[in-house]
Parts: sequence; C-alpha cells; structure tokens
Amino acid sequence: MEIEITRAEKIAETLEQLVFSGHYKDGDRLDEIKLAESFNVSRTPIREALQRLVLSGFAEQIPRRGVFVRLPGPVDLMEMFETMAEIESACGRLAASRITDQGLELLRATNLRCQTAVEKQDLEGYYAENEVFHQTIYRGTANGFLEKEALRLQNRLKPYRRTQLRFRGRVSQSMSEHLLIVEALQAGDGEAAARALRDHVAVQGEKFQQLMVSLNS
Amino acid sequence: MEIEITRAEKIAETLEQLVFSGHYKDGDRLDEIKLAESFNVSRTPIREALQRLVLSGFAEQIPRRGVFVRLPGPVDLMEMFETMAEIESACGRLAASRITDQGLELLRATNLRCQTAVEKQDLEGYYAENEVFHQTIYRGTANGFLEKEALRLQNRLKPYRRTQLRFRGRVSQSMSEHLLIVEALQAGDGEAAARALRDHVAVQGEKFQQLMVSLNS
DNA sequence: GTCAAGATTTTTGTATACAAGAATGATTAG
DNA sequence: CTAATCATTCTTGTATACAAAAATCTTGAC
Repeated sequence: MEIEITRAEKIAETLEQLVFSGHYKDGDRLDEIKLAESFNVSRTPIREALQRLVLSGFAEQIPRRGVFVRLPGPVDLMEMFETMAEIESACGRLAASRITDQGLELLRATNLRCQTAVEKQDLEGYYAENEVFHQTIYRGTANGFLEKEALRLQNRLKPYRRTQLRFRGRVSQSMSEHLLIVEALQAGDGEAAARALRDHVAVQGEKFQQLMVSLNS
Repeated sequence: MEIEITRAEKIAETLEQLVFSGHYKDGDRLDEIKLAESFNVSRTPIREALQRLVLSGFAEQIPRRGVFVRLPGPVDLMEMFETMAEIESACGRLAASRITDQGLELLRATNLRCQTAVEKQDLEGYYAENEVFHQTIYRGTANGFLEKEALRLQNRLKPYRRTQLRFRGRVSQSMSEHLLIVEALQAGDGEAAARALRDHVAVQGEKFQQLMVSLNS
C-alpha cells in the first residue's frame, strides 16, 4: 500500500471514490470552491486533485469553464471491457510461458479461496480474491509495464465488474472459467490461455444484457 | 489538432518534448523555480505541467522532494514494445472484421505514400506516413477507447521507433510487413492480422540488437 | 413581452505569500 | 581530523490575492 502524504493526493483518491460510487451524475461540474470548503483546504490542492481525475479519465476539463464528471456510457463501457479482454488475453499469452511455479501455486490457492468464498456466500470476499487472481496473471507476464497498464484498467472497471457478478449463475460460471485459465497456464499453452481469458472477460451474449440492466441501477 | 489555451498545457507539451529529445538525463530534478524563470511564468502553471508529466509516466514525483525525470531503461523499453505489440495485435484482430472500405482504402493510399517516401529517401516523410498507417488500424477497431490507448502508447514510443528505423534494411522490411497486414485485414482474417501486427511491432532477433545500440546515442 | 446589449458577478487561471519539511553547511566536541 | 548536531537556506506544499474570461443579471429598445 502506498503512503500518501500530500493533501492533494488524498483528496484525489477520495474524489475518485465519490465519482466511482455514483455520488456525482454525468456532467456534474466539480466546483473548486465548494470542494475546497467541504475538504477544508484551499483551491490549490483541489485543483491538483481535479487534474488527476481528468488525466485518469474520470472527468473532463474544458478550459476556462471547469471540470466536469464524465461517467462512461454504455458504449464506453463496452469498449473498455473489450479492451480489457484483449489486454487480459495478452497477459495470458505471455504469462503462459513465463509464470513461475510460485505464481501458479498462488493462482491455485487464490482460486480455492474464491471457491470457499462462493460457498460462504461471501460476495465481498469473492470480489477481492477474484481481483488477486487476475493480478497474479498480470504479474506472471514478467512485464512490469503491461502489469501496470492492466492494473489501471482493472481499477477503472472495478465498480462495473462488481455489479455484473451479482447475476445468477455468473459466479459459478466465472469459477469454472478460472479453472480453464489455470489449466492453460499450467500447460504453458499461450494461445489457449489467451482465448480463455478473452472469453472470460469479454462481454458477450448473456453478459451484455446483464451489463445493460445493471447500468440503470 | 487540439487547441491549447492555458499556459500550463503549453508548458507541459514543451516539457514533454524536452524530455523526449533527451535534453534531460534520467534522474534530473525538474526545478520548479528554474523552470518558472525560463518560461517566464509563476510556479503554479509549472507545477500543473509537472503533474501532467508525472501522470504520463515521463517523470516521478517524490513528495516533499520534487519531480525527477524517469527515462525508460532497456528493460522498460522492451516491456513497452512488447505491450505495444500486443495492443497493436489486438487492434488488428478487431479491425479485421470492422474496418470500413474507406479505412482499407486509406491504408493502401498511406502505404503508397510510404513507398514513395522510401524511394525519395524521405525518412521524415516515412515516419509520418507510418504513423498514419498504424493510426488507421487503430481507428479501424471501431473502439474509441482502445484507439486512444493505442495512440497514447504510440506517442510514448515515438522517439525510439524513429531511431530504430535508421538501420539498414529495416524500412524495406517494414514496408513488406505492411503489405502483409493490409492483406490480412482485407481478407478479414483477424488471427492473421493479429499475428502480422505483433511480429511487425515486436522487438525480436535483429531488432533487439538494434534497439540496444540505439540507446547509447 | 421579448430580445439584445451592457454591467455585474462568478469562476477559472496565474501570481505571490507563507509554512513546513528537506538539504546543506558550519561549528564544536571527541 | 572526523563526526555529529544544530542552524541556516532552499524547496516544496498550501493559502491567499489578483486578473481575465465566462456566466448571469439588468436594463432598455422594439
């Protein structure tokens, strides 16, 4: 966990959470003065935090006008999930020939914890372990840059993935897909791992409807 | 072309160019005060520009210490090129079934201009057309998010690609690879396009040596 | 009553002032 | 002469002040 020292960073983190959690509507202006008051700081750290939001894609800045929340619409989300599927796929291909035995072991262990979380109906726990599962694959690529890019997108899509997993049958299906992925990685079959991960992450068929439904909540 | 209004944005752009062009060494501290003096502005816009550099990955910020240039080393570059290869590959796969006839036509036209640039020994022109070639493929994915991500990385790797193309035989080899890519896209063969683009961008064999050599210049 | 032009207010972008932590150097004890 | 501690200086982070542009409101003409 990174230690954050400056107020601007803490504020940026908090604002990201607020945007994530739907506290703001799309198009809302992020008023520097009001934010400064509510955070009990001056406009300076607020402005730095807003810049971070803009550069992370959560907001848009119109010069001399202000910063506005930009929540992804259905099309944006589809595009982001498709991109994520391709990136995870690439991670799988590379990890298949590079992941360490420790990595594979961690993958299996994480999968087990996923399974127990499912059995205990611990959705929150499942989210967390599922994240670790994918992050372990990113790490397995032995490509720090790709890993960071994957983490960035994973974080960006996190809230939407959560809502998706709430649908009936999704969790158990997801679990069996995980097994396929581990098998492919264990066998060192890059193409199979790439395919399995792409299918796992991609939003197609049933999942498309579910994503669209979850957008109206 | 985007219009930039605020000074901070112009300064950020200029600083990026300076870091790109090797004006700073790795680890150099970007002194706010000196930069402010040299740009004839106050520290405020400088700080905003520095933040942009940090979030783009060109520099690193250590709280209460300052901002330091972070140029990619050999390992970072290999990782970035590998990631780029995978992303371009993904673009190829998606574009194969989505690129419009206009897109294909643009691709062929751009390739022709590449060819004439080669014949005229116009390396600068070749760089530009080559960029357009790849950007046309990004556009062909019909995925705006992926397109933007690809453009980001392309921009980040631009200076290194340039040095690479200066090696004997690279340009003509690159040209024939372009033809392969266009063929695959035209045939709608996603897998072939993916493979062709990955091989085209990937740094392997001869190209690895060339990249390493070009780093010491 | 409506629309437009000008004045006023608000808000962003920039400059400057100030506070706190880090780096540097000096001074003194060993 | 070396090392450690303290003081000084410098730099960053934050607050405040100011300027310019945009938004809003008012007033007047039609």
